[in-house]
Amino acid sequence: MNYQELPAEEIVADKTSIPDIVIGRLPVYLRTLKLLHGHGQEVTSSQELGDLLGISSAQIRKDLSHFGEFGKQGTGYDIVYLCRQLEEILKVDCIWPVVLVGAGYLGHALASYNGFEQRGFRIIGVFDNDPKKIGEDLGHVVVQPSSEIAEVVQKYSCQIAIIAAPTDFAQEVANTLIAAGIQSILCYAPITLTVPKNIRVEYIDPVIHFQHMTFYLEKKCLEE
Amino acid sequence: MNYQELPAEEIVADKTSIPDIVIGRLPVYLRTLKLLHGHGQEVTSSQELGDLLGISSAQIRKDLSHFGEFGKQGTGYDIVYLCRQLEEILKVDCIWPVVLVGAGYLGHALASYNGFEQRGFRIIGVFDNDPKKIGEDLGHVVVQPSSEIAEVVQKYSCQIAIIAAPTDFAQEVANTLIAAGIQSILCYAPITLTVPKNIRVEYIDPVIHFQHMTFYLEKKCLEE
DNA sequence: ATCGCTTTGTGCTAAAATCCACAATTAAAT
DNA sequence: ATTTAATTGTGGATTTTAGCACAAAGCGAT
Repeated sequence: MNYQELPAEEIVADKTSIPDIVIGRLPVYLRTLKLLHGHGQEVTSSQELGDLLGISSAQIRKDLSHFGEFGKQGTGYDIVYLCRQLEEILKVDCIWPVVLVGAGYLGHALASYNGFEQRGFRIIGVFDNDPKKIGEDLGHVVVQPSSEIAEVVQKYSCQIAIIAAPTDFAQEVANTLIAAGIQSILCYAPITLTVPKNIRVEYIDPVIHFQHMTFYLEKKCLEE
Repeated sequence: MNYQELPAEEIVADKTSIPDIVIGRLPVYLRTLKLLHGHGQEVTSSQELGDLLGISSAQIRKDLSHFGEFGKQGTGYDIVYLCRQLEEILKVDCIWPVVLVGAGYLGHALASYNGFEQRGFRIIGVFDNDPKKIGEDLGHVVVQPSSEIAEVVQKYSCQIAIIAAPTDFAQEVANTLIAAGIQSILCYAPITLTVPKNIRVEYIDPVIHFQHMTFYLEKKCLEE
């Protein structure tokens, strides 16, 4: 096949010209392509992908067209090739170091999850302030006191952090992380953080999803 | 103050006429209002709320205007009153039963989280297929075999489920849940589920967020 | 009372996102 | 060779979302 082999810098003309919402869908495409590849499939189409994801084929084609021409008319997309291209675009053709703050139940779950590595991430440090938790062994890493955050972040040039600390400490933890040089934060605490505008924060809060769902459900509650 | 006291049915003319993206922001407003209330604040403005959330005040006002007039010119919004209204709109002025499938690290973290109840949800059943996990005590609930799902769902008229099972079983679990009568699923497995179109599924996958972040970061990886 | 400041709710405008539909191209079948 | 069916990439229309800007209204100070 006559796929182009351009370096990522030439594929993307201008990062800021591509809608953020498009970038947000690329990881979903990548995840699904890898799943199909795991099933032994070699080629797919925007139609098939769209059906699997519940979105229109046109949207997938338009999204990809921001970065280049990856498909072939009449045939579709070579899955391995498209995966490689998406990994290059998203810069996940390597392993990014991530630090995790908070060694409660959630921190344990995240630290023991072994699905990060194959998708481009590795938790290289876990921090907590509770003396009882410090020194605890979480498989690949040992819980360290929060005072060590800056040192570890700088040693690994780490840019990504997870906050899995209690809500009351989340803002304080964010401040520490940002002071240490962290650029992007995934926050599990149910609070909107106040950060400088060059810092990216994303949130995971299951209750936000539940409360979105209940709007559309017939009310059948346990009690008042 | 002259706040109207209409029942929810009269506030919302037609559920389907309100953009879903608006509904998705209401839980964030509610979460932030409760935080302000916890700090002892009694009144806020769309300006203050927007600054805290990083969105425009006009958007907040427009969002709320779909449901009624909750503020007062010159003053802003009474926090307690607006919270009550949002809770009523989202139907979280009560406790919704939720079932959880998967008693691994993540399942444990979710089952032990004690922040659900005050926001309208309670995990009333945890299920797993691993015989070693069945019978395990997770604080408020005991792990049951997945064969019990339908019975528990029906007993509690439960409409919401969390999937925290391994990726390979997620679709099968979803099928079981839907057959049992579940209407909305929060899926932690990194896979897009195939479900009937009347079933709502939302996803939580931290790697999707990481891969979104890395697009904007300077590439500094650990290894190839 | 009146003034000055604040804030809401909303009509209208602007921007962004989605989708339609089709020429161009490929591959397989006849 | 020719036909048939499939699929891409994209111009442009449509729909959706966000934002501006202002009249109306509330509050406190004088």
